[in-house]
Amino acid sequence: MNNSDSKHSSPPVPDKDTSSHGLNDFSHTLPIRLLRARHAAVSQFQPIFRKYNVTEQQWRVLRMVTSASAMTAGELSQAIFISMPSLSRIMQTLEARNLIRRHANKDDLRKTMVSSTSTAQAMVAEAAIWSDTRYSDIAQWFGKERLEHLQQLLDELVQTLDQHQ
Amino acid sequence: MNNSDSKHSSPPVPDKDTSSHGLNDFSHTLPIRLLRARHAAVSQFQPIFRKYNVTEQQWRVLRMVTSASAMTAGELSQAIFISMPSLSRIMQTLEARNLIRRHANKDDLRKTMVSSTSTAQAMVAEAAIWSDTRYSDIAQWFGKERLEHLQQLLDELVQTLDQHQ
DNA sequence: TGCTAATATTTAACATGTTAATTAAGTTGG
DNA sequence: CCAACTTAATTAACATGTTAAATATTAGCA
Repeated sequence: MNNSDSKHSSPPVPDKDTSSHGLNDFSHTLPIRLLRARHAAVSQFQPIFRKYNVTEQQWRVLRMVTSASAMTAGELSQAIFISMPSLSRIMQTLEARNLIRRHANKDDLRKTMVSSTSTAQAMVAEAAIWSDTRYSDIAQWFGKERLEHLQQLLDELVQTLDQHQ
Repeated sequence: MNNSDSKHSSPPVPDKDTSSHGLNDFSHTLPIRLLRARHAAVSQFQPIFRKYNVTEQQWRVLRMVTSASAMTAGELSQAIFISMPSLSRIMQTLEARNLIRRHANKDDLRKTMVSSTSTAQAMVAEAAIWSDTRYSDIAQWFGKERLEHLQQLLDELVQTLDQHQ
C-alpha cells in the first residue's frame, strides 16, 4: 500500500519493511515462509526416512499406496502432489526394491495400476505408530485448534489462488 | 489428541478422515498442504519468470541481492532458504548471464561477497511493480488480515517445530 | 610458532522438480 | 473403418534439493 508518502508522514514503523524500490524484505515473502514451514514440518519425520532408507517423496508414495487398495498412477500423482515424470522415476525405484507393483488396467491399457507389496505394508504399518505420535506431538505443541485453523487457511488460500488462475 | 471418544459424541463430521490403520487421508497432511499452497503462491508470479527467463530460485537470488547492498553467499543462502550447494550452482549461472558478481571478502578470504549488476537491478525494478500488484491482489482476494494471520501462523509453526528440534 | 579445529564455499553423486517431446492406447467424427 | 484428436504414462534435458566429501582460509591454543 501507498509507498510514496508513508516515509515522511507516518510514525516510525518497527517492522522489517526497508525498501528503496517497493520490495518488502524479501526473506519474508509468502512463498519463502511456506517453504520454511514445509521444511520444518517434514524434518519432524526425518527419522522414518532414515530408518527405512527412503526419501520423503518415496515415503509419500508408499503411505498413499498402502492406504488405498489400488489406484492409477495419475490418481496417485494428484493425491500426493508429485508430477507424473517424477512419480514415474520414483515408481521405478520402489518397484526395484519390491515395495510396489505396477500392472496395466485391463479396461484401459493406458492406465497403470499401482499397488503395495506386503513388505511395504508392514513397513508403513510399523512406522504409522511413530508417525501418528509425531502428528499428535505437533498438534499438542502448536495447539490443536491453531493447527486445524492453519490447515484450513492453507486450503482456502489454494482455493482462492486457483480461482484467480 | 483424544481420538477415541470423539467419534461417537460429536455430530456427523463431513470430513475426509477414513483410516483403517491410524493414517488420516494421506493427501491432506500438513506437508502436502504446505506444498500445494506454496505451489499455488509461486504460480502467481510465473509470468515474471517467463518474461525474464529465470527460474523461481534464480529470481529469489536476484530479488534478494538487488535489495541489499552486498552480502555474503552464506547470508544470502539463509535469507532466501536455498542451500549452499544449490546456491553455488545458481550463482554460476547468474554470473555467466552477467546478473550478479562475486568477489572475495578482503577481511576474510573464505567469504564470497555477492552483488547485483545494473542489468539485474533494472530487471528487478521493472518487475517489482508487477510483483507488488500481484501481492496486493492476493491480499485483496484472500483478505489482508487473513493473509497476515496465515503468515504469522506459519512463522509460529516454524518456531514451534524448531524449538522441539 | 605450529598443530588442530572450526568456518565458508565448492564439488560430486544421486534424487526430484519442470517443461517439452515421445509412445501407446482410447475416443471421436467423417 | 480410419484419420485426427485426446488421454496416460514415460523419456529426455536441464535446474534444483540433499548429503557427504573436498578445499581453502581462519581461529584457538598448547
